Amino acid sequence: MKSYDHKSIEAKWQKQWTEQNLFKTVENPKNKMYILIEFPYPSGDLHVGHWYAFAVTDIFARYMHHVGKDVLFPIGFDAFGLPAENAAIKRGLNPKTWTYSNMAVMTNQLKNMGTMFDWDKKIVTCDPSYYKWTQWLFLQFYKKNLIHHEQTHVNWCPSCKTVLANEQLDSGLCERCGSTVEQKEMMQWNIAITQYADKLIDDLEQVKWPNHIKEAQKNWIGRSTGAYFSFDIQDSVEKIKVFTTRPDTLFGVTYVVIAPEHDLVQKLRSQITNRSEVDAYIQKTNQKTDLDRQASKEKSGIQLQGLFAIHPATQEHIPVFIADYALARYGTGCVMAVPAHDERDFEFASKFNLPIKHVIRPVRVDSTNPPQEGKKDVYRTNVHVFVRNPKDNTYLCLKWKKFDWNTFIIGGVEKGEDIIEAAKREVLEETGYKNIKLIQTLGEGVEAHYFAAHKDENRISISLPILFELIDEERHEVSTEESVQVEPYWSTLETVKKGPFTCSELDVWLDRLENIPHAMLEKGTVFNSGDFDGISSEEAKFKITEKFGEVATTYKLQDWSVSRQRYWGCPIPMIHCSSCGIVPVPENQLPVQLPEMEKIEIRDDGKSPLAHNQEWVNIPCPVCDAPARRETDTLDTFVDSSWYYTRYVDMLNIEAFADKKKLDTWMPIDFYSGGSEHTTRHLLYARFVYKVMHDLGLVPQSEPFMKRNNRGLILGPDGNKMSKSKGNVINPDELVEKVGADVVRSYLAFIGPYNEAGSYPWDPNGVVGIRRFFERVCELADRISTEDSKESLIALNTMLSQITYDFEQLKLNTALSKLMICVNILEKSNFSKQTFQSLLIVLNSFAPHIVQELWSQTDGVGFIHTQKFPAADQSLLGQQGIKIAVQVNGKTRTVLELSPDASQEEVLSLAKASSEIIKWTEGKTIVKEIYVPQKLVSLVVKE
RNA sequence: GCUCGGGUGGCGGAAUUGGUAUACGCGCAAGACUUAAAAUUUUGUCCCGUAAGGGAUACGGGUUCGACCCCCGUCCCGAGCACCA
Repeated sequence: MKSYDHKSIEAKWQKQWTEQNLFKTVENPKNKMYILIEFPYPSGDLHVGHWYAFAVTDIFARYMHHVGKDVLFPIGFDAFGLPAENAAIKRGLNPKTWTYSNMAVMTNQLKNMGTMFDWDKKIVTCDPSYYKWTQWLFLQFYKKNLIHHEQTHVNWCPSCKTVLANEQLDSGLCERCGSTVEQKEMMQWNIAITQYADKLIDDLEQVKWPNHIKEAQKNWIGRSTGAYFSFDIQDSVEKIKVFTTRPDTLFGVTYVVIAPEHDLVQKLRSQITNRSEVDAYIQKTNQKTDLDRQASKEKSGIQLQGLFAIHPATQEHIPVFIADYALARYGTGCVMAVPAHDERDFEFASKFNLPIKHVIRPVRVDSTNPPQEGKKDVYRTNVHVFVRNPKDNTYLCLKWKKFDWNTFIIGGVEKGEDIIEAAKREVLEETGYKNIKLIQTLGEGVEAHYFAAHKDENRISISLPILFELIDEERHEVSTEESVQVEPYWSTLETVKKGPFTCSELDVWLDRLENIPHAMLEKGTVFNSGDFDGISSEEAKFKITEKFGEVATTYKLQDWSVSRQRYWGCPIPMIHCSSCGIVPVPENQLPVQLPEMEKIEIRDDGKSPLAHNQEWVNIPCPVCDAPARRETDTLDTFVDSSWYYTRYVDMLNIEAFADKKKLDTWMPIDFYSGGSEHTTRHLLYARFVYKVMHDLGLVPQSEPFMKRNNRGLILGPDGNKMSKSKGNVINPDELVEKVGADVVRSYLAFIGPYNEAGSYPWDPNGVVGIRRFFERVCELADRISTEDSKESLIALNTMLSQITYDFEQLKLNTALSKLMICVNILEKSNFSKQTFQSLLIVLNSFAPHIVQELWSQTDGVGFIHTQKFPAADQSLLGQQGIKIAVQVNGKTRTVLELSPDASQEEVLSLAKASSEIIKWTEGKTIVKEIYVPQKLVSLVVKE
């Protein structure tokens, strides 16, 4: 081949593929594989990200085709949405005109990539033949009582002038325009995705997805289990119902918090004596956006004077507060506050001087000396005494001569003895220091569990920490009995930390000595809790809930708000009649067509432009024939894209969204590739919608996507995200012009593993490297001979035997590197046409144009696309010699080349006889010989 | 803070899952071709050492004949969630 003229080659073959309809989907597949790539938004221009998405997935699809799968690899456009509407308004165009002209441009660009999309299956969500079924599905959901029209607290973007779903916020800002989002009450259409929250979590087990995607969805849904408790209110019929994940801390509740916007506050209004202050606080919080609330985590709130809640277990009367750290939308909107064991409650209680009641004690098990099963438990109370020397900030420690232990001053509390007295006594007895001053007790006790060998019993000791300060060095003489056993010394906490130190509670003590007081969040043993004292947190959770509350589960996920107050979206097929109320559009009147409008104007009234199109809005009620109005909000575009993959299998159907048989044939999707930005929205919505469709008997499974992959991000050459302002944007059209689509496709596959969502900087030199590779492949075509050398055959077959693994794992970077290794060897050897053409078939997935050209030039018949993936000749590989590494004491000293059928004895004796090995074993004894078949020999020698 | 990933040359990354660490590509260096440059090509390229050899997969320990891989601790980076009771 004279020169690699990518331009003419690519144009020539793309034309022939289209003319011959080469990529037509098999209608009755025997071995189906549905490969899906998220369909693009018709923004008008393909960037490198699109190439990474479509071209690299295409490499995978082409591979699957070559290995004999009947591949469905469709494409379409997610064509409704705000950007089109905004762009059209700006240019004085109709969104439809703008969208369709963009689609024409992008279709061309997509074809220039050399993708094997079946364009006959194209779908476009803004086409009435598509959105008829979006509307039909909406009605099915409505019938199933999963859609509600209700007053809703919404996120309102003042710049886009529409409502946003929680999923469309980016840390409190509009993800699209970055405006601060306002909170509003509006009538909205909501879809009850929360009813499927459990299934959306639990069914993740059925799918082969990367763990991080599953975890992200679980985090987003945010399931937590715990309990509801009801607090009666003194002199009221109302109750305060709280949700908690820590029912074991119920006895630690010292006050109750209600969210300021909670209905209950208004119901209790008449009883509140400080109404004006309370109103002022509520007003202040209403003005705060979510962002403000997040920005300042400083606790605020106000007590509802005149009200007391009654603790369900102790009957104590406790104060009630409103505070904005309680969120109305989560749980019950009310919190039982346990300052001792919750950080936020601790902060709030500290600020408002509220009591802090500890009910959970930390537990430490002595790992070197753990309790033994079957031995009796003996309870002890100990003091742990910390004596600080203020001069050098050291602490008094003991060295135990007999046991080689280091401890603080520890001792038992004798009957009738005050713990302070006990502490002073122990210090005097063990160290002789007379004059120490009590600073404070250091919080509640810690439980230590260990085995006391000398008594053959398990000890459960409650250690009480007390801090003293040394007044002067005056010492009493220590009794010989004590001084034989222990020796006192002074040590800094730093030294203690480094150890060795014999104290299983040490981490707790250090925390209390060094840090400011905070809530104790650990689980442990319950105390101060009436009948429940002494049991574990886990047990108490269950028992306290059983006695005083009820088991409960809550979710962070909220219902999906789908109303959008904009024009360019799927009309919601609902009618408002003043006598019949809400009436669904009869199914035989679908689709509700979006009217052509000359002028699209976004007003400040919070309504869709459709609301001002009187001709369209006003219609007779389908039930009573009285004048009625159409719903004028349109659907969130995520509704359009939540079911599109089912339409591909039967996109021409006018009787149904898809034929049941075709769904049975093609669903579920075997592989779905897309962007990580869709993890908690599109991907969650689509799973939800498919589940409902399954429950409606419309689709064969309850999970649509068996395998999912989030592709990574291509960064600019400087390692930053590509952006016009940084001037680091790579224009794919220019690249294709310069090096060809085949090279761009292959380079993107080579840049890093496609099965991980990493981010890879674009390396302009790297592209050149791939170009060089294909030029070398072209040169090989001129060097074909009649015979294969042994090296060539081995190179080809090694590659063939290994590369299927890489393709299947989407490790296209290593797949391509294996092809490079093969080419490097063929360049230095003789090879036949058959060998070369086998190589071409494998390469075809990456670079379909140049490979087709080389196929034709070497007398290949027809399209290489129809060729089967060549099988590796295993017998040839089996004949190769094997390399066995020989290690002595774990270090490789030589490598033996042997025949593959050498026995273990032969290998071992050859290894031991090798001169390289004798060097290391001479004069020593071989104490162990390890043989790993086909791989290595490991000898262990001793002097 | 919680959850999940990750840390290997100058760079992107390999190591098929406990068995020869650094494949492949880029970059770099030297040579060839050229009047010259580019392109192409050959050779080299983890560190120390003339060599024998030794040391390296963020850091510190451990298990093992053998650890990038498993366990414990520390540090750093990325992603998701976050006043979620």
